[in-house]
Amino acid sequence: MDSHSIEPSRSGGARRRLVDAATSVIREKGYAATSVDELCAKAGVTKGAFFHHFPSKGSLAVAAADHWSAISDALFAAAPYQQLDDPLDRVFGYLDFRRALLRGRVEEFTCLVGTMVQEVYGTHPDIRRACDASISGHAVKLEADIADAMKRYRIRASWTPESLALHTQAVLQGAFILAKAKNKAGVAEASIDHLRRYIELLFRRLKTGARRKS
Amino acid sequence: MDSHSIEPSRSGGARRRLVDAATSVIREKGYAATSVDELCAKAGVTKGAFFHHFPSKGSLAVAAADHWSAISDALFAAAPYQQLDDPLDRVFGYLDFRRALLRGRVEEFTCLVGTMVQEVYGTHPDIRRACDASISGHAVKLEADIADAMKRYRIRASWTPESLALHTQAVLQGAFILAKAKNKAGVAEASIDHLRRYIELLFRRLKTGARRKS
DNA sequence: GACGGCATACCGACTGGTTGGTATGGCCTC
DNA sequence: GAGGCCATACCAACCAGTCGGTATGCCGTC
Repeated sequence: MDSHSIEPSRSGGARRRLVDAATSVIREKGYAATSVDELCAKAGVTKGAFFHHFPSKGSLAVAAADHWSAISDALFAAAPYQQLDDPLDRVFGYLDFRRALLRGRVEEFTCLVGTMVQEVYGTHPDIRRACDASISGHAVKLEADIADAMKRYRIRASWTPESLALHTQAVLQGAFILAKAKNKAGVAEASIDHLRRYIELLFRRLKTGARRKS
Repeated sequence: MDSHSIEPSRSGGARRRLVDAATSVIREKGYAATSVDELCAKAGVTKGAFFHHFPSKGSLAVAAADHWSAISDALFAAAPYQQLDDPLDRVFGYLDFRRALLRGRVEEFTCLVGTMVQEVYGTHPDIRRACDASISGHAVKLEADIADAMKRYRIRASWTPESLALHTQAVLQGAFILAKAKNKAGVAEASIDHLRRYIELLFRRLKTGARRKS
């Protein structure tokens, strides 16, 4: 039997579809403004199925944040820049990769966990933790490359690899906020450019000629 | 009688109290999770009074964003660093001032409009506009100092004063997100330190000795 | 200064609809 | 026949917003 067929509306995968629906709808409207009914409709699932898989709306948010971590990990682990030998090149590769992701509508490139944590940090501690884990876990991989690059280029500094890695996440999250406020991606690109320039300066890698057309 | 007050609010000042309540509650829980009833209770006002002063919940949010712009303008206009002669010193003064504001609980130093715009950018265009105006208007004053500093120190660059001013706002907003995720202000301070270092490098003002104890 | 006319400020019960969550039962597979 | 998976029906609480009404202050007229 075609039991492996990926039927969009029946059997299996209700949980997965709910997580996917949450990921997209929450990025558009935020957590509080997203209703369980709406998620069920978008996932093609009834309310009974929802509460069969998740004990509460908040637990779906936690699952969505965890799933977000997983797909992010996979996306960046598979990115071409990971093949570069020089750890500093991987750091720049990361930034260029993130810049290239700023395509399409705003809600398509913004961050689920950054959006959620703003609303729920004070009211839903479990969601806050999941969002923190997602952001911090993502930064840890970058931190490793930064630390290696500091060793390789013998950079002695008052700042730590961890703080710089977290700073990149702050710039990205802030860039998303500005993109939402202005409803266009341009400001986010400019902010990433500034961040790249900062790291070039830290590692004394600034080319005098214009690197980028911008 | 001091009837010459320019503000339209009269007598009891229910309107003012509602705006204040919105400013604090929305920063804690976000826009969607804040109910009209809760705002009325916090302001010590009935629902009738609410809808007497505001036609909708969203219009209060717009008023709160506008008020936020006004008190921000006043706060930074009165800050001591504004007295400095050197525009570059004023830029650094701004950053140090913002860093010093990171005191108390997270919901006390985070930004109302940055919090709101994340949730409503796609659903409430009028609120989005008010938030954009607040952020962009704030950045404009910083932009002027940056532009003056570039002239004074004859900095020729591929970046514009506007993009750097907006970048500082992105860093601040992102720092708030990380502070919320980690539930502590430390990360935000570290990010502002990185931003300060970036601008020092751009203006070739980096002191070799440790400037700050951190 | 008493008066009517009118605007502003506010009250709180009420409404229609939505919310997150529950209770129960049926269907399919093992 | 037991258990995973889901559908239907339903609920109490809560939501934003409405509406008829009151209390008070201003202002020009006489």
